[in-house]
Amino acid sequence: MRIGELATATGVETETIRYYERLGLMPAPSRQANGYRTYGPLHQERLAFIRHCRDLDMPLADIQALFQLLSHPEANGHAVEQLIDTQLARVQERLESLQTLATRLRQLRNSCSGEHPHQECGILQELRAAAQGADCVCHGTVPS
Amino acid sequence: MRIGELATATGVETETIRYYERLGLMPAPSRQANGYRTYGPLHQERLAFIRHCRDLDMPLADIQALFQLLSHPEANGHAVEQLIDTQLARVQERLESLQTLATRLRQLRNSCSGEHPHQECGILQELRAAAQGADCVCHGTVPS
DNA sequence: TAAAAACCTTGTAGCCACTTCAAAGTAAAA
DNA sequence: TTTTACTTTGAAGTGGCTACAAGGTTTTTA
Repeated sequence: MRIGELATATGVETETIRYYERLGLMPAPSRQANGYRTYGPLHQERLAFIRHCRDLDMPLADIQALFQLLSHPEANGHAVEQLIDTQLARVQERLESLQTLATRLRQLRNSCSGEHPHQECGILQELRAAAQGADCVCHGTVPS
Repeated sequence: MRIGELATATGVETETIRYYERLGLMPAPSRQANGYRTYGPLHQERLAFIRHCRDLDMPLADIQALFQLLSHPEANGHAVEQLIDTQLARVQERLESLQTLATRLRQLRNSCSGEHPHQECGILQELRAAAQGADCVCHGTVPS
């Protein structure tokens, strides 16, 4: 299996595969006489594992850590749980801030409708007002 | 007003302010005899405006575009509305994928509880199974 | 069979929005 | 006076890729 085949098999671009190899996330594969990389099913599994973690938005460093844990089977699973918990916390934090953001943007959007010279554009008025420290439809008073 | 004062006044780090200046987002300020940057209230307002946009997760390029629009008051506001709409679409897309992600992570977390050597760790079993192409608690069958 | 397309190799630079560092000069506080 | 805090510039680092350049190899097509 050459790198391009692995790429189409997993949906990961060849550059990304080589990038993972450079980082040490993927083991260096054996080479053909012409220097081409050769991969087997184990490589494919490993790459799928990495991608699965990335789908969960796990940083590559955390995936590295996961591989470390995998290579020390005697340790108990708390470290793995913690990794997931940290990840979940990150996602939830981001989720909340994005929800606030979406609300703000919708309010902002509503303050500007129809055609008009943009001196009168509600959006710009809001942004200007907010820049001067005033409360605005999309931010409001920040509770200290 | 020196750069540090502007920084504390706006909550933007000095490096970031200089970075914005390099990008042309902030106009080059006047200088004291010793070369120190000097800012006035207009700079502060502009910086607050930029930060307000960044709070809305707007890319710096879009903020640049917004300034362009501001400097052509004869144009109508549709461009501004479109900018906001694009931004809102981005945020909502990200929001949906993060919500799916949070669910997946919670399910994954639940599949691993209590102390155990991590060969038996549900999380790792899931990830390994998923890497082999199986459905898993956190992803399930992908509908084509 | 020859030419063209598609693949592979390496290394390097670019993306975004910063952040950090280095090395030096200036100003304010103890 | 010494120390601390501030300022200057420029360069490099962050993460997770992505793109490109300049070559070599293999496969397909005419």
